[in-house]
Amino acid sequence: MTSTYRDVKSDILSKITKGEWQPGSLVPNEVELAETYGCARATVNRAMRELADEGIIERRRKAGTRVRMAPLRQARFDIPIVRCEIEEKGAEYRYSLVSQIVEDVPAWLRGRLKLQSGGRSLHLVCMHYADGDPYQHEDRWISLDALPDAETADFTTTGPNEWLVSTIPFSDAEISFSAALADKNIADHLSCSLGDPVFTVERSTWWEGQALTYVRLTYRPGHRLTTRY
Amino acid sequence: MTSTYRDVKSDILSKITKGEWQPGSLVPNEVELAETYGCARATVNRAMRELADEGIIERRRKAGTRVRMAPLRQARFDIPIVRCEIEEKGAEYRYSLVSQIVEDVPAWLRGRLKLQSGGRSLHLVCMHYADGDPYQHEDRWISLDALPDAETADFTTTGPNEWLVSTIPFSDAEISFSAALADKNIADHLSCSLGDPVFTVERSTWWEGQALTYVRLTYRPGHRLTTRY
DNA sequence: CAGTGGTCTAGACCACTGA
DNA sequence: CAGTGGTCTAGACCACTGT
Repeated sequence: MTSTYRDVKSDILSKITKGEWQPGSLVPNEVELAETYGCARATVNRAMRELADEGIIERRRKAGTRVRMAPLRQARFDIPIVRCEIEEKGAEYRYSLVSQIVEDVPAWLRGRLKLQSGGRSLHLVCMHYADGDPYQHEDRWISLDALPDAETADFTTTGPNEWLVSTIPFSDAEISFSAALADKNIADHLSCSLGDPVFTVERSTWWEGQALTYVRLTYRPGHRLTTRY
Repeated sequence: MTSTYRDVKSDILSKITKGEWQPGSLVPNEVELAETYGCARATVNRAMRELADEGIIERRRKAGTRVRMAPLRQARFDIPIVRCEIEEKGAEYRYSLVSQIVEDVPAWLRGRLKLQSGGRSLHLVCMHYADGDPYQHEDRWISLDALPDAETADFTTTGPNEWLVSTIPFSDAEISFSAALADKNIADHLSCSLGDPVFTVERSTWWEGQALTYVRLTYRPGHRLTTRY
């Protein structure tokens, strides 16, 4: 008789997936559902709130709750640290620093980071290997205005990602996925052919409105990013 | 004095981002926090639960709550319906059916859909245009064993995606992103060059354990999938 | 075993917003 | 204005798990 919020949630979900409650239709209000399931309104509320968060239903005060017309599909991806990503596959991780120079923030990057004026930046190129095979190429800029300590940090044995995570654990980021062609430089590093299609991830990071870092990660050909929802 | 769960959540979050509570450190328990903020334990609980869902903190009974060592970064992407995606950019959407044939499920697809035996399937190829320009190429298989109605449905004016969404609004799916090269066929349809890098999305869909459909979406060169977190 | 989070309750008041 | 969801409370019991 007494239902948990999980019971309520899964029962409602099944009513929807089985077509009993059609998209667009009005769902009973919380008080009615609480009576139906023999539980408190707060319990129903939690079930419904989670369904709303997941994009299954739409709720509006006074108007009530409806099953979404076009079910909003959303997928969640974990953004792993390369080392963990490789080690979880049971492979041995190896890191190498390719180059490290200080240079002014190039114009294209100012746009990406929404910077008005340029500034000094640390430009790093690194490689990440799985069982000795090239896995990911990392092309990173770190703003020295925002993170002056980066200039004296040691990136020869540990990647900038891990340094950044420990220095600035939480921040805002914009991430974007796209496909690109391997140029000569990338092909050499990833041991692939010129013109191979490569999956690239770009990430710009800010903290309290200040641009911290931009990175372009290029995976070896054939890489896939997969999730379920 | 009285705090809402949002107040509590953002205050705790700022304590973490500002470094006051270091990664790995133990956070006061719910009763203490409730006294600190002058609110009920349930209010603190909701704030903390949301932070845990977002991967900021880790909670375990008896052991207490800790700031995550390696902040779990996760990104959410909305999986749009092509038509909406294009219309939201302010462009005019146009759809066209390229081909439609019934054929046995090929072997490679059986693997993708975790099917033991083959079966009949409807194989559709479609194009989606934005302001008259090729935007996305859709290569879709629909299981006729699971969805016999698909055989008689009309896909000349409306894409299979919209038909599927209205027929089977909720389902389980696996989605994966990768980079590929445009072959002759794709290049012709997308008006791009042979060998251009293209962003591809593959999605397999099941309902109650039964394979429904597989689709491979190929975007015109230069497409990016972006989100913030 | 004891401490911590997980959940439920019954009731209350409030904030929106459709009619 | 009135109906609906949004949130808070004080208290309770339970479930897990480290010691």
